[in-house]
Amino acid sequence: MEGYDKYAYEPFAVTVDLAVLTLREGALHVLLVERGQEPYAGHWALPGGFLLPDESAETAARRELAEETGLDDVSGLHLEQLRTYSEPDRDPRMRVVSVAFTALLPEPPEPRGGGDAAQARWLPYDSAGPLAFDHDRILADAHERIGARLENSCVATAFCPPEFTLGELQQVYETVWGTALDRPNFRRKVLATPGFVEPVPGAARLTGGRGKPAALYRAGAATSLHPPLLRPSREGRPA
Amino acid sequence: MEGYDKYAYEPFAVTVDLAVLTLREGALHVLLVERGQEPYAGHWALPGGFLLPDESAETAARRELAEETGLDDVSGLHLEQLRTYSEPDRDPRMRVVSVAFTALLPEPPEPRGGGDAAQARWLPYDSAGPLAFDHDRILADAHERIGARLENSCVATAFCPPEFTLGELQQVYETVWGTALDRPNFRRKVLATPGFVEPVPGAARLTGGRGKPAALYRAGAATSLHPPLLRPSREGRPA
DNA sequence: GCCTTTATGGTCGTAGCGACTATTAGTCGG
DNA sequence: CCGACTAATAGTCGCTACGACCATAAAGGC
Repeated sequence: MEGYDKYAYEPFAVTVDLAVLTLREGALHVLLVERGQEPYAGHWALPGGFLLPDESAETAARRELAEETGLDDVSGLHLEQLRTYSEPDRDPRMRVVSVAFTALLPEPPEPRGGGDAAQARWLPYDSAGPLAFDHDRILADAHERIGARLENSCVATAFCPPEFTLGELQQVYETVWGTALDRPNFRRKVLATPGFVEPVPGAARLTGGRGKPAALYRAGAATSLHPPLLRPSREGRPA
Repeated sequence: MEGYDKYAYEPFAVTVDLAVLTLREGALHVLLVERGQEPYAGHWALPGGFLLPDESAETAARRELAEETGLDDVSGLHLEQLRTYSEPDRDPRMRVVSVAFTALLPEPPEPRGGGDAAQARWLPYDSAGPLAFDHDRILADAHERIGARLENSCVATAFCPPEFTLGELQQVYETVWGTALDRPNFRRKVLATPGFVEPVPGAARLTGGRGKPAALYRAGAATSLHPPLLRPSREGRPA
């Protein structure tokens, strides 16, 4: 913040990039847009756009999220700043500094190709890529961040509809982490955490039901998960 | 990254801000510079500066760190991106987007007032502030981040000299967290974590010694701490 | 010598979790 | 209606890790 007078400084273009994740049919999906122009014409990229003059990055990210998903109300959606990418050569045309965000959606709507994107689609996380620019790395960072967040926070409910079963909640963990969890143990842990979920009295999910109907829960007031729900140890996870 | 043609975009000034933390005499200290000009003339602020045209934010942060601390070799120092602050009114003069970093230093040198800062000093964390701009918030976020990092990673050694005692390492935790820890339990936990620290054979710290001399350790190769070393529970920590 | 200080070595009880078994309540296919 | 299958729920057992202690060792101060 110092040095206005002694240092020359160059203005930069500032954008936001969004890693919008959701679960579709038990698989992690990411919202991507197809680029219509060079560079990377025809490639898929993360949605995003420039900051407007009076916007913060968070505001811009929420605006872009609304534009790309076509949702009326994005105010309740989980949006979290990931990190900022500023390598000088990350955009071949010009110097662009991009603030990346992760967003979590339940029950994803079909994206309207609104905004400026030629086309917007949900693609399975595993078959997404290679993406334009450094978006492969941003997406990987987002995945890692969400995986870590599931351990310490209650954001898993952000992937679920307003009322959900513990089986659905467990599927969130299993899908993001890519590991299977023991159902009774998961249940015990979640119910033992005050404020993680609260039961919906007298409601049970019967739809599509093979097997015993599951009780319904709503997201609780808690945001942090203490003690954490650690994923099965892979030796030496990144710090 | 889309919309070069359809949207007008405004260039922004991009800076880095550094929350440089260290331990001096058992208290957490932060490196601050005194502003010589308006706005906030005479106030303390976090060191920082503008990105040069061909620099990434990480490169700029390391350069600023070297300038402000006067250290020859900042290559081994722990530097981590915190988050980006982009509120439109955070700088009254102009639109500035700032990428904040945290840096951890062992055995802090006396800062030379080098670079552009009128004066640079170590100030105790608790008596730092109010700072210029939104630096109070950045500093608080940095503190919270470091506190969380101590739980899951081995960065605590970044506060220590190359060779240190377990007592010194414990002091890092106690100072950053503001809580007392049981010494035998801390010792058991650290030594039970492979790669956290490794003993220096046949060396003991005698200097300044009241009491039994302590064995010396070096930082190990591990970066993550599994299972985590949780701080004494305060109910409802932020996610 | 004795007391203080700090490091180090240990015990004991318990909360939490992984692995596993059992029961319940539904659908499906005859 | 009956049995096979499926998924949810309930409970058990054992181990690990940790919190709260107590004990001993090795230094300095007096």
